[in-house]
Amino acid sequence: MRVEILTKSENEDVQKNIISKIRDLINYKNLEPDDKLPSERMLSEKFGVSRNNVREAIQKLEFFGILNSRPQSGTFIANIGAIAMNGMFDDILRLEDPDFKSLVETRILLELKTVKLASLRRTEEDLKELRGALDAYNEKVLAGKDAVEEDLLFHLAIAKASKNSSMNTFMLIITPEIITNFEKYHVCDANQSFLGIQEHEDIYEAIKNKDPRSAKEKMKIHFKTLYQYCYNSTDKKENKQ
Amino acid sequence: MRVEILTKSENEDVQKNIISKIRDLINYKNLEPDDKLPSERMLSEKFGVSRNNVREAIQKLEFFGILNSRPQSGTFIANIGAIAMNGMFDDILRLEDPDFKSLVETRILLELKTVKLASLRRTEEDLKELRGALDAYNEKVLAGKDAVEEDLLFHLAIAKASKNSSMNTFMLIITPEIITNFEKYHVCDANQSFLGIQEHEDIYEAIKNKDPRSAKEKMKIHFKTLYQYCYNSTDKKENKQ
DNA sequence: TATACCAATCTGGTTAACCAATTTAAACGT
DNA sequence: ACGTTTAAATTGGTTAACCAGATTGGTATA
Repeated sequence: MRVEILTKSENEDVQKNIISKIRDLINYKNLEPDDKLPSERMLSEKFGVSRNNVREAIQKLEFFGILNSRPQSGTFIANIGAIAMNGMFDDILRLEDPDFKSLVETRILLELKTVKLASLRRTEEDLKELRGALDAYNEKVLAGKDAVEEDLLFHLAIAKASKNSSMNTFMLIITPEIITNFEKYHVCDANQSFLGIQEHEDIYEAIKNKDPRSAKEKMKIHFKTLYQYCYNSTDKKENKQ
Repeated sequence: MRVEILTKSENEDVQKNIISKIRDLINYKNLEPDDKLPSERMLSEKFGVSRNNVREAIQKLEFFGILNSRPQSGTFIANIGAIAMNGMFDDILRLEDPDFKSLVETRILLELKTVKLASLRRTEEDLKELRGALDAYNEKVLAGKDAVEEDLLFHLAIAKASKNSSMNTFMLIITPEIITNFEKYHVCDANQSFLGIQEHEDIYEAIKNKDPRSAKEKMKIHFKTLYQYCYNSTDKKENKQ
């Protein structure tokens, strides 16, 4: 069979194509929740693509909760109605990779919440880990070295202490992407590192004291630079809260 | 070769095992950012697992931004330092499926933000879509039918109008999971549907009028039931904001 | 007629063979 | 001895064959 090497974006197009075809098939055949989808082989033949492509598309839809496949049995439509399903399909197909501003905006939102939750739910064990991350950060900064990574780990430790695995996951998803852009827009700039030590200590103290109000406030101060970058020109109103 | 059918959780264990082995390998060999990982074949042989397993593990690490593979070339360590990388590895390995409370908590957080952003950034086109979703919801409710799906689509339309693709994605991820548990904990219960119409209209009006403060307030009212479920016993303090 | 059983078929999952682009190093010419 | 060319080996990606559990339809038995 003729084989072509596809670029990443071409491959994504193929996958989106398959996803929309699956949606059309479901609608055309009036398949309802818990109904079985045609087998992967049938679909690959019907759509004229490889079975692997079909599998990847199904896995993506499974990730978003629209389908779920059972071994040796089949792929089934999740227990959400046709209308919601079509809406989800449209959204998934339209979804684009997030821009940096979206990531930062989301990170700030998440962190202002996780720090509050952490201050309410942290265990003694969490406190120890936070202290450890903080010490590592301070040591690096005082030695004059770059401490971007240690900074990151402190923030992730907060997310962990929030006891909300959903937010924790989302933090993990957006964090690396932010790091790679970090040279451009620092949260804890090398120039600000000494300032960062105190800010981090303030956050730690608030979590230790189980003071959510202070925790959020200190985090807000810590994010000041980023915050301003994010809400500089267009959306001025939302600065006050 | 001997073949065993693994359950989903067993398969996850295998994958986590591989991921931790990859981490150990990177540390043992002192691989640095942009260094090349051993080939998939080597890894599968070294770890005593199939190449597919290795591929899936790599794909997961790619999803979290730790690795990235280039066709016909190799898999490379992303441009984050060793310390951050190890922290990420630990977090990924420790990550567990979110409980329902986490999901709801996250949804509320996201929606209180997206509705504010939507009120600031919505276009006329967004407004039309919101109106359409709202009409569909109202029609269903007035006909005495269940309108859970239409409700959902209205909320997703708000996320779309927020122009933050990152939050939009996260909403899509957590929404289906919430729906499947919907029978237990309704946001827009059938009993409350008539009330829901007015609440939705209020939210729509706030978005239309570009009033973020009101938008968030109306959404908060709309989430009242869920809100109370989420912050009932343990974390009382954070109700006031 | 209803039920228990069995074999043929179908299913997603898994493995192994294959592909072409890339990288590497050896061979060649200057 | 150095720069260029070329061929062999390596790579992630892709395809096809295979596996065992699940399903299904028919048959035989109570």
